[in-house]
Amino acid sequence: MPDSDSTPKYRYNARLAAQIEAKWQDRWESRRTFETPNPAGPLAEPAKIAGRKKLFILDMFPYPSGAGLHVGHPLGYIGTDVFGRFKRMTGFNVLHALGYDSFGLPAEQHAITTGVHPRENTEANITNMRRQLRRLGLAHDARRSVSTTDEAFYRWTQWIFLQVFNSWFDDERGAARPISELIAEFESGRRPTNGTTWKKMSPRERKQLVNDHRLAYLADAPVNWCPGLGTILANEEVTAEGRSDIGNYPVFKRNMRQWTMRITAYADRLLDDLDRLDWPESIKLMQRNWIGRSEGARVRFASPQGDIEVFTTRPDTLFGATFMVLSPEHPLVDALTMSAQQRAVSAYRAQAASTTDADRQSDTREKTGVFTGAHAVNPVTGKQVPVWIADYVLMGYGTGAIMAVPSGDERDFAFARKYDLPIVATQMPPDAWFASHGIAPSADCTTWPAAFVGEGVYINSRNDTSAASGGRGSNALVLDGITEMAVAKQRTNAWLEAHGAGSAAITYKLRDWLFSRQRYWGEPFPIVYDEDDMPVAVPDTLLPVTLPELSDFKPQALDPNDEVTDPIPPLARRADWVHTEMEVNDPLTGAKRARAKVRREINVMPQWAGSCWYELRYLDPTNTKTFSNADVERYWMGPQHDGHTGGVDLYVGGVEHAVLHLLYSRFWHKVLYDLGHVSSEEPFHRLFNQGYIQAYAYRDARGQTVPAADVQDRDGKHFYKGEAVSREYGKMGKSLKNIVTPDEMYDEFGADTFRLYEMSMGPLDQSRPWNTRDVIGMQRFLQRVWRNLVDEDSGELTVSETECPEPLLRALHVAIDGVQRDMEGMRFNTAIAKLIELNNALTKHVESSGATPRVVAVALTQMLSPLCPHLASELWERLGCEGEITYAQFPVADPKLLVTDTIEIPVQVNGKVRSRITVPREANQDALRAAALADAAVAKALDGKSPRNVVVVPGRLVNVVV
RNA sequence: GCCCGAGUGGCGAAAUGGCAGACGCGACGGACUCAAAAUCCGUUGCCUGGUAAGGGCGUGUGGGUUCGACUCCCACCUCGGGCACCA
Repeated sequence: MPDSDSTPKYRYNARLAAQIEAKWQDRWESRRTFETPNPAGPLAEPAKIAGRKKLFILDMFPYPSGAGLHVGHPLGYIGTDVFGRFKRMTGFNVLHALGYDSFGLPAEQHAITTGVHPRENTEANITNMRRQLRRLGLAHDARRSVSTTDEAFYRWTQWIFLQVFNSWFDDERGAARPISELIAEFESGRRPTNGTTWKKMSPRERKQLVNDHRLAYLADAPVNWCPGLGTILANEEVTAEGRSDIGNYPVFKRNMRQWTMRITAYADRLLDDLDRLDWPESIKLMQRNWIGRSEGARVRFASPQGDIEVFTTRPDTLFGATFMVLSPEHPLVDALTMSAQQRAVSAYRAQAASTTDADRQSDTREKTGVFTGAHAVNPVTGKQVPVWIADYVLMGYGTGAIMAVPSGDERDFAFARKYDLPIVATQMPPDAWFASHGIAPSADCTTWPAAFVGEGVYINSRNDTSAASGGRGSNALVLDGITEMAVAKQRTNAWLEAHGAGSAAITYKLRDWLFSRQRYWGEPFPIVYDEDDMPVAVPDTLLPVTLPELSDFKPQALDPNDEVTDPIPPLARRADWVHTEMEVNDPLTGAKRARAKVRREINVMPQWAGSCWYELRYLDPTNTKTFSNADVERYWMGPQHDGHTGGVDLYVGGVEHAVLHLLYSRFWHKVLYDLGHVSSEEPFHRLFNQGYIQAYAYRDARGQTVPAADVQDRDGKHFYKGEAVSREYGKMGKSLKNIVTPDEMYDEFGADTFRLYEMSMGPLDQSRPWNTRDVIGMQRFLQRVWRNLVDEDSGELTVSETECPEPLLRALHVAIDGVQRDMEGMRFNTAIAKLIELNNALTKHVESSGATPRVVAVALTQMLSPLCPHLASELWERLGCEGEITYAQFPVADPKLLVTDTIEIPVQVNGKVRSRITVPREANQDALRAAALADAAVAKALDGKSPRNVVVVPGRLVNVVV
């Protein structure tokens, strides 16, 4: 909106907004308005927190991208800022800060192509992002803005890694304990040491035994090798298509020795504690699915080459297990394969090995497999069953072998039909099942078109006549006649246990977490290898282990399809850094050792490491003695009552972190809790998923995207330079040419208008399309507010000290009441609508009387303050109010002004509104009925018919039923 | 395939068992202006009726519960997200 000569000097437009906003941003900074007092530690100001409740609100840790922000990024930040500012005005001590998750691939990729050090690039990006965010007027405590790449920060990331490294999971207690306690148990013989006694073991053997129990351990494991990125990836970072989450490069399975975190030890707690969290159900569900707990049984099938153990969730169908299927990679396959089958088995295994996981798991593929020639014994029937291998059985889940029950499992059914294997029913499906398949009820599976999965009466499920029972009838397993699956499972499990053939068991889909990355721009591990090639912690006094300087950041083997070459991490190039001397503490005794040659770990940590605990560092960012003072942590994150998990009061971010970040941080937090370093059991007590701002994009006839900003709409069609273009809808991005930046919004409207527009678009948790054209509405609103309080020509206040007329005063208090409740519930869109309504009422008053009553001006300014803090601060100052509006009390509605003597209620006839009647507020049923029936419009609608029933809801409505 | 979420004016949306469409955009009409922009005022779900009074229809589709359903239940359709041979 360019100014012209006729534009009043004090009109609230982008130019004036920019002045006001810069003024207040500078003032907040110099007055240190948003610095939040701590109860203890370096930032302690105990006097300031006395008698105030606390609130810790948190935005998901941003990566400082080189592209800068677009208008979609700040949505959550504005939301938390509005909420935090509102809570400050209701007396809370609010902790709100924003730091930077600044390690990671993009800066390193940039370094590879440009030769600019990742640190330089990262810092430039952070500076730009700080500038863009400062312009938004966020009430963040700047002292707490940490970056994961700061040595003062990653010193503690390394320290936490060592806490994990130096602990083990005690299954009996279900919690982590210091590794020294495990060593003590081994030494004393209280805990068995795999055959040889502790005393007889060599130091190397002892270290290995201990290492195998650590929560952070080295493992030769099948990993996701991504040559395109030159690194391995965690399972969670690989897409369903078998490609990298970042960069979309091919990913290959291969074995490598890697740092691994024993997150599976926490599977049950990670699952169970979800019930105590205030999170969206959908996110809880995604975590539950990811953890993938299934209850069932492990069952051993005897074979000449030893027992084959399977996991099944349906032990109750064991009588129907007519064959077994092993994964092609199963270690027993070689031994089991009969010579006649050798050739077929090898061919199948080779073929399976050359197929990617993604292809193997495509469900459109027909089932394939080969017979090994071997047989095993079904423990309940005593019968020999053939052993097959097939790639639909995965080595990575359960035991890598299954008992196939074709009558009760679709996959086994398909396999049995294809290879003509026997199918025996163990449950009689209900008649409805047969009816839905269009066949007559029969226990003969040859007539079945599919497996039956569900509750049905058990049949063919008794072994009191078979060899397996050894003739001991009373020891037999009899399921026939049972109708409930749970009962049948329980009986089978008991029988298996009594006969040493198996036991109830639980498995998880969750795998341990691969923690090594063959990169440069990450936290170095605080680990060296000793003379036994065993990992040893770098002593605390030598932390942080800083990243050595490099001139070339490129990892080796960058051909995306090169799955053979081993990764060589960039740090390996600094031989002088890798091979060093150090005084370490003995990993078994803890005693200080003499200076000796060691070799450094050359992998770095994944980007998740810093984001696993950053919220704890916000609490006490400058503490050099500990990662966070214990009293400070208890104050901000401690449990609120018995059974409360503790944690951040409100965590806002996108749903894309539902599994990765949120699961990893919960795991680290629980380890810290077990070791007594934090008082909270969970990092994030309440989670809120904000929606996304998306945008329209346009393509011309050739399919090329055209700049969305230059597209014109006419009659529901879209034109670019006169040519018709087609519209699509998607994420903001360079490729769609539909980016709108906050900077453009600041220039055109100002930060307050931008904030208001983002909050008014809809509920915070819903995604919506950006539409620059709509922003003007919020600017007009602020312009009207300004004009109601300030003369546009003279800049003088137009506020009167005269009494406010009652209708306007009532409108004010109705607005206060509604806005207060909407703010509390984070329904900022409806809060804004109520403020607009109030201002529209005020405008009518000003049109007739020429001035705004002071009481309305003050309260309106206060209510606007969380949403438009710059404008509100300016008006607050002009109104001559004391102190900073940031800490002024939010207005409180007078209940007396919310109720009226008479109310208008609708009268329905047969559910359709036909009239409205005005009645005293406390009118009772009889009075309402009489008033409604006496109404002329109602009489007309009744058309002479007499009411059959009259429903009266006092205070709400009357419904006359004819 | 399985699981979860969402479908309301031209558009963003509001109403969570009780007056459907608050509020904003856009559109249309008007004021100001030489004119335009900006700003201000008014109208605006659809159909019908005379540009009136009035009437009818209407929250993805079909059914159900209820005096009353955008809201609760069942089935289906469409879109979005997650998982995917998990034994």
